[in-house]
Amino acid sequence: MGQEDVFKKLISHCKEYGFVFPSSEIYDGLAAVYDYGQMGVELKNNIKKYWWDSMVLQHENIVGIDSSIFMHPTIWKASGHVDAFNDPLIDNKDSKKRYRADVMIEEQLAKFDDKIEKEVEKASKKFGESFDKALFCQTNPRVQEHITKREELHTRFAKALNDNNLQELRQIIIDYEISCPISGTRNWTDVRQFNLMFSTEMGSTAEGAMKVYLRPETAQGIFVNYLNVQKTGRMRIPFGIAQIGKAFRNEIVARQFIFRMREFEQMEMQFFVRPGEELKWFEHWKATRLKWHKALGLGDHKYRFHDHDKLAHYANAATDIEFEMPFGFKEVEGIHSRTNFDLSSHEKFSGKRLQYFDPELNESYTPYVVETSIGVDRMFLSVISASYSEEQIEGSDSRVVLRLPAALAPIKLAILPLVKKDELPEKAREIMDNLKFDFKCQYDEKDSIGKRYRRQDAIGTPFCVTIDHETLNDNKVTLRYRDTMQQERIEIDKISGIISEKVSIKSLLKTAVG
RNA sequence: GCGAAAGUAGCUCAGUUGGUAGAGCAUAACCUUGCCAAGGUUAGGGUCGCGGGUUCGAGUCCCGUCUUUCGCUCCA
Repeated sequence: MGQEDVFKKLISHCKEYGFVFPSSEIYDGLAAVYDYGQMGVELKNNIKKYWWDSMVLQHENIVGIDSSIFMHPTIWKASGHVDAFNDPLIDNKDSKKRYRADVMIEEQLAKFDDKIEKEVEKASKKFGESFDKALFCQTNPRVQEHITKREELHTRFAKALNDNNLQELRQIIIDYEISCPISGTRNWTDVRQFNLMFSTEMGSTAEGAMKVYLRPETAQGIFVNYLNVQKTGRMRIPFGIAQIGKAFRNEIVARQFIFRMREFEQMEMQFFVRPGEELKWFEHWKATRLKWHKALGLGDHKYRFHDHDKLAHYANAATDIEFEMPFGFKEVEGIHSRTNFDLSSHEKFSGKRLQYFDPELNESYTPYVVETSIGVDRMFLSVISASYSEEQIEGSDSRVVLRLPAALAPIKLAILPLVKKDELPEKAREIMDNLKFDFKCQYDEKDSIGKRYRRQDAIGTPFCVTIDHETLNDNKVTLRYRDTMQQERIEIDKISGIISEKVSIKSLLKTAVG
């Protein structure tokens, strides 16, 4: 079976068993937006709890916040999103390839540099040691011509960018006869701008309305609150602030089920450190985060780091934790050493001092930040895709089972009377009423016992207990394990203790955090 | 946004040269069995993605449109 088929089956399974539904389905859906169903929300909440507890519960120096989705619009200027989330794009009509218009022009500029460099090399060989590069460039007519042309282009390009003049960008590409590397033609579309931030208006009257953005990341809510938290929480560097929340990006192409959605949820932790110590902490969090992932037991070989060669404007080190999805290794979490870019930028734009006085060093500084940022939905997809399996059982029988880590499973325990008579349902209900304070249980009396086991397998319930006629005499039930399908006889009084231990996030955390 | 494929019941699909929509599984009720699905009887559920056109008549032919999947592209 191909990867594509597995992925399709997984999507069907998610729909069929109430994990993920396409949004607004009765209206034909809404592109790249999905809703979590009755099972999905439980799994998602459990993932969030596992993350939150690993950060906030396990670290004395990490606290949480919950900041708003709406923020002051200047925040997005300070963060760089207003500028950098606006790419001018142009398509070649023949090859159907899309390029960034500004990047193509920059390459054209570089070509002039290459020409100049060639002239210099040639002359250098000719004149040997007596060669004076500066003098040569000033006097050689060919070099002078290249320099002038380069300058012309640069001026024009800078002006077009500054004026946000898309037509002029296109004209430059045409005038300089820039062609598509694939098709070799110069058959270009218009240059179009894609704004990746959603915006809306705040204020109910049209004239008084202010344009505000839906946050494209949760991190800025942490940065603008960092001093509030530090002061009111008496935090001392190094310390972290964690947050879980929705973010929104108007992706040009949103694809691959819940992997890239327009509305998604992030779990971010910003760790504030002394300048100069950021790379040490970067390494620390890299290791810590990978351990957190591996503790789920989905398979160590499914993870790898992808270090960034090309760094974003704010970062001095960056890596992704990638997971092997049904469609290949894909980024699930990003770990970035963001330097003091964000805080300094907010100092500039807000005019407020965001420094920390370090009592040990007896000096003030703007802290450096190491970020861990994970997509909840991507985590969800990685967990459910790694857990999904179709198995052959002895004979021609097969089952679909979600081997979810017990701590993440939506339903922890199914309570099943062997038959729907002889007081067994009553006994089962009695057991259920006691256990439902401890963890999520599901009662089922419909169909044969085997069928009910399969139903629980399909939603990833790790344990079932079955009440039979003997139960009424000996107060024991059959405990059935999802993964091995093995059974054992246990006392009713012990169910709570045994299952609680097996499904608790605590045991996961002990592996993940130590 | 471009290209390709697809859209019929909750899921997977069938539906002949155009003639008033089917199956399996699932769901619900009852009977039967009783520790690993697929026993019997019955029931509910679809204006065939949406809109228009051709036709006496469209799930089927034509046009448009929306959505999904894959590839390209993009990805702080």
